[in-house]
Amino acid sequence: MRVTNQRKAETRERILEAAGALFRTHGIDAVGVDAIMHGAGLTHGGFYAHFASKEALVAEVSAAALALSAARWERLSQDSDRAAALAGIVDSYLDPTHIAASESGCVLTTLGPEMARRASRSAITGSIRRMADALTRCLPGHRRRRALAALSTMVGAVVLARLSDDPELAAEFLAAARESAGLH
Amino acid sequence: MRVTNQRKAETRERILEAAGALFRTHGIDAVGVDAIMHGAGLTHGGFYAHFASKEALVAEVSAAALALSAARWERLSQDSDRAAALAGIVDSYLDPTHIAASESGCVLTTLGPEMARRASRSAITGSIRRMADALTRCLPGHRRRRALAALSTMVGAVVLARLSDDPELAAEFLAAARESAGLH
DNA sequence: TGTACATCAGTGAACGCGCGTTCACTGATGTAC
DNA sequence: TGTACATCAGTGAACGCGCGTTCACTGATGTAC
Repeated sequence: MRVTNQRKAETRERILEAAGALFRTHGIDAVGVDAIMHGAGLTHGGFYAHFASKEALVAEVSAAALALSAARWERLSQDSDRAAALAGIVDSYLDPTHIAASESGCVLTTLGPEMARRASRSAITGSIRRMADALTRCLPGHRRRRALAALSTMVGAVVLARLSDDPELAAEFLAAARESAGLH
Repeated sequence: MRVTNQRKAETRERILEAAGALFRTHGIDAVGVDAIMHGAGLTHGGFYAHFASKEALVAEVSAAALALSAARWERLSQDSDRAAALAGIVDSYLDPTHIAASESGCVLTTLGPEMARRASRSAITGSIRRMADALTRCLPGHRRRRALAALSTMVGAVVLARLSDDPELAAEFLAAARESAGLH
């Protein structure tokens, strides 16, 4: 079953994606190597041809997922219309679709506290900075303080909306955050 | 070793407290019944005299911990000086001490996403409502929308501060949230 | 172009280990007389 | 008040199970000639 480097890289990518979705849905400790490899269409033994350990995968998958979010925010923040750029970031983040789709949701909201407990937060901090910078660019006057507050509000609102048993309360959190982060 | 009802209730309380601290520090799935009982000064076998299962304990401990936070916020919100009441809630929540002391930190920030994945969110939703109501009472004009936004900001800022490798960035998140939640 | 060999991604059985839970047992204390 | 018995919180060995990791093996494909 010898395979080109490119194909190996593709497999590796599939493992990262499967792990990302499963971790976000069930939590890191609740997902085994077996389930991840099955999600990538493989058997568990092959895992160690790609990663040194489950913990190494955890570090890579959370860093990669957050870097993707950061890149998306940077792209959106480039819009010459600042209000539109801000709305693009804020509205998609606070969309009910984002709340429901935990498997592809922002890892700050799905795995934030879990990642805070583990080592290797440096890559994560870097992506948080990039997201904060992107938001700052979208705000009138480029006020960094406001951007940090807005990022906090968005993350908190998504966490609280997912915790709310009552869909109406969940919607209220999202609307309140949209107002608070988008306005001013 | 027969013991009075009161003593049994005290032991039960000790188990709940030990579990609360351990869950917040290491995550729910990373802490075993063995470790919890050891934390309460007992051996693991006795656990099932108090709880039907680990999952039953998880539901109870998260509900109890959050109810305690809600009660505290309600007490603070009773202050006749509204600005002082608001500062009392916001400043203690966003204090660096709270960030560092995960073991006794607000469960919204330490276990939020983990609790969102599990059943029995109804007790949690109730406590979130109580916290939102307490905050609303402290805001000029009792603006509920602002209170929901402020709660979101506080939760998000604590999560982001704990994720930040750089203490300066962490402090910036807390300061930005303090400004955003306290002002207006 | 065709043949022989080397490579190594992926398979699946096996490992030691710690988990959640069960259970026979204990002994300090409550209750009955 | 003193004695005999019942209760049951807590102990610690044992259980089946799934975890992360290892390893001998496979076979499709790359490379050398």
